[in-house]
Amino acid sequence: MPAPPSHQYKHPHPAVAVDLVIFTLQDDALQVLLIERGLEPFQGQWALPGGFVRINEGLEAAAERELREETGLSQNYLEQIGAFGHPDRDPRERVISVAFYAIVSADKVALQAGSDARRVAWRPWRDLPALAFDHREIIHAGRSRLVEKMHRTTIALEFLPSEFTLTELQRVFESVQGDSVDKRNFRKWAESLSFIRPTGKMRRGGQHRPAALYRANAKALLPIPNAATETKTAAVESARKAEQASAYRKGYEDALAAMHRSFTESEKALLRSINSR
Amino acid sequence: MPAPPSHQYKHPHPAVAVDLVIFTLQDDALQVLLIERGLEPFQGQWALPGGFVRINEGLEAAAERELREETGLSQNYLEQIGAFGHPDRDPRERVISVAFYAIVSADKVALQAGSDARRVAWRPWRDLPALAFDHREIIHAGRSRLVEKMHRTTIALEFLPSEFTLTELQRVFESVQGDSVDKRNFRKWAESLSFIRPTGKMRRGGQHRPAALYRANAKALLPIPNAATETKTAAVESARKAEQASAYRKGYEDALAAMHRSFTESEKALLRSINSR
DNA sequence: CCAAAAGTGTTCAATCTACACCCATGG
DNA sequence: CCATGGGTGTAGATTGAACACTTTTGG
Repeated sequence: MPAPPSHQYKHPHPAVAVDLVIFTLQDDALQVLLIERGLEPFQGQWALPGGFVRINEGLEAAAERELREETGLSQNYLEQIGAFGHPDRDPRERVISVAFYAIVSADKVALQAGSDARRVAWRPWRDLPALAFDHREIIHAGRSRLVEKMHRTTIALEFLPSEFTLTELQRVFESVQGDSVDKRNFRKWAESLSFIRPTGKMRRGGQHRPAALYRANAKALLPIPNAATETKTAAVESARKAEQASAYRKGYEDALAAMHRSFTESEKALLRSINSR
Repeated sequence: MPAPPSHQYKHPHPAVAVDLVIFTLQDDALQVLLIERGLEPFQGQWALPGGFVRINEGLEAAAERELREETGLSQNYLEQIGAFGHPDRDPRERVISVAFYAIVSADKVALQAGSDARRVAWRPWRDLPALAFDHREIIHAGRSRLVEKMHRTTIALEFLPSEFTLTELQRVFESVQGDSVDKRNFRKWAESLSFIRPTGKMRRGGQHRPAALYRANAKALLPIPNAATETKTAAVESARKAEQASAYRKGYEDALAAMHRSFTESEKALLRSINSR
């Protein structure tokens, strides 16, 4: 039985969309950006922002486009959660959604309803309204990824401006994992990190002792990322710039995390002393 | 500017495929099932088994179908790696591939070329031939997931028959992570696991001391999985049975792993003493 | 008796956890 | 001067890594 010669695949194609779980930190709580749908199906219900993938657009590119349309931001942390494809998750037609999560800083975003949304709002992930489609499931999957990743990498810094205090960083951890951590232990751990350093500056404010400002210093670790490009030997040379930058960044973070894990305390101390020269 | 009323999304749809990274253990090495393509594009090159998703078929269902077609097996461990969607990863047309990895026992599979494959073969993941599409990248992503998951969950057991010796289990770890581990430390660790227990039976063979046989005992930990279903409160009630079973199983394993992590040594000892009654 | 794999304990270093008080500032 | 958040050290438990020899079997 000869195989059909159809390179032009003739079965009906499903639609492919991207959905975005956009996380931010507000009021010391992890919040998710939701839109109130202006159109059927699920009109009037809350949902994740998202949209269909254009026929010549990469998945990450589509996610970045949606993020930009929704928040006006680009150059943010963006990572794929996975594909969600139950046959009837969308009542219109078969839609397979590739979900991403992003991290943005709430104060940089001016929320504004778009053409397909009545309202846009941040909602704490612990207190979500009824959601359209399988979006609750997607948000939960996204948060699991986020929590896990936060312990292995530096993405916690994505929630903060470039200069931050240790207390602010601690708040990020507490808010994301929904649990409090010991201040002294946290600071000890933070000091052991090779990729954040005090700037020498202070943040004054409130009626209390001023706090030292820190800054991420990727520079000192730059030689490492090459190791992470090993996975990139693959075909697909024509990937979009943005996708490459994003992939590079992730590889970098992973390599950094791996490196960090594999260092002993004494090596870290050595590294720190080198960095601070 | 009113939004277009098009519920019938009119842009061209991409094709959606599933690709499978089927892992097995053979000759003490982690191997991947590859097929030699009988059709263009990439005719004559090695590639992952896979195929297009049918219009009313869930993603996991499609992956299971492909696994069954390729190996004759069902009821295997199957987990999504993610979506791969560079616009030109397939020269024919836009194809978005959702990749899964599966774990099978090599001796249960009778390799047999199908209609679209000239040959089928196991290939060690460290020594892959040139691969079609972005399949090398997919395999690497799959292995990373596998290695990480093996440390957090019980999937190592998926490579083994229901009764196994500790040395066999150790071989799984060594083969998958491509690195040797200390026998005594490994056995200490294995003993601390609450989900495997000696059966009292022995495996005799070879001219050496017989080895104690172990078996996974999920039973003792059954109350836990309910906690993991919390994520399932979502919509999408009509999911296929197989997908549900699979999701349940993953939730179970994750919960088990989380539980295991959070136990102290003394609690584990207590648990073991209870289990062995 | 020999080859081959099964089985077993201890020590040391690193890491994690718990825990309570003094410090600098603004009002 | 006082309220507020910033900042610090230590001891005990747990974990992870390194390391060598005895036991049981089949041939």
